[in-house]
Amino acid sequence: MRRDVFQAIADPTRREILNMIAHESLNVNAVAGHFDVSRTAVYKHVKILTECGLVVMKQQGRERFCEAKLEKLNEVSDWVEQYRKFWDARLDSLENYLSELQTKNKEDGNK
Amino acid sequence: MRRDVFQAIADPTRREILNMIAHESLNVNAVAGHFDVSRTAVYKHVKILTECGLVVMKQQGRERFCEAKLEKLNEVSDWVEQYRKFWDARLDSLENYLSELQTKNKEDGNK
DNA sequence: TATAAATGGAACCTTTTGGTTGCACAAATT
DNA sequence: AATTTGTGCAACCAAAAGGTTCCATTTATA
Repeated sequence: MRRDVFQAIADPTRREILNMIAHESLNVNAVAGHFDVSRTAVYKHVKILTECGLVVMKQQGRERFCEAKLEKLNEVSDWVEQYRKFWDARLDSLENYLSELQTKNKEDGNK
Repeated sequence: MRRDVFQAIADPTRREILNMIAHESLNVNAVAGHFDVSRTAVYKHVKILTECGLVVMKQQGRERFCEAKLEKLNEVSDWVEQYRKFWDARLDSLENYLSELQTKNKEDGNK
């Protein structure tokens, strides 16, 4: 059973769950209430999110609150950002700017 | 058949394929050569990547080159970045700085 | 104390996923 | 012309994913 962040966020329901609890923790029933599928189905999604560290459960009486650990998304962010240089226009112009600077410095050196 | 970028990058093999062709396009056999699984299995992964726009195929004689379209990762980046305010320490200190400024301005106003 | 509410999880089912082998076909080589 | 190379795809398979219903258990409440 592979449980990594990439696989966890692949499912749209799980992304929606994360969005719901991003601002405030909710108990399992509150989360399940927002979906058409059964509570058990939602519970399974929450479980997967906890297994990869994106969510932690906090017991409180008979309720269990789901708390988002969004810093785990760092893994995804890091992975994506390593490729930004291949497509981001802003980075392109930064590179152009830097290479222009280099050219200019060389010219200055030649003076 | 759901074919979105999130689902496409959920598989580690597909992420590795993207990494292989990020710098230079490779034909299907070249890509397949780097994996233990069959060429057909790799071809299927490439097909999924093309179906969500992360890769385009360019015919060249009898070969077909796989070219990465990494700007598609923008969707992932945008999704992740909307949550950064919940966990990024740098952003935290920026917020602290801004609220300090506010406090200071209020104090100045009271003088 | 009896009942309702909130949850975890077993058992089961269907669809999707990731893999295989084998074959067909076009392009390049001998 | 015959053969090798690169590829696409059908057919098939096992395992995983995503869903269901039903039941057990614990905690709150009438």
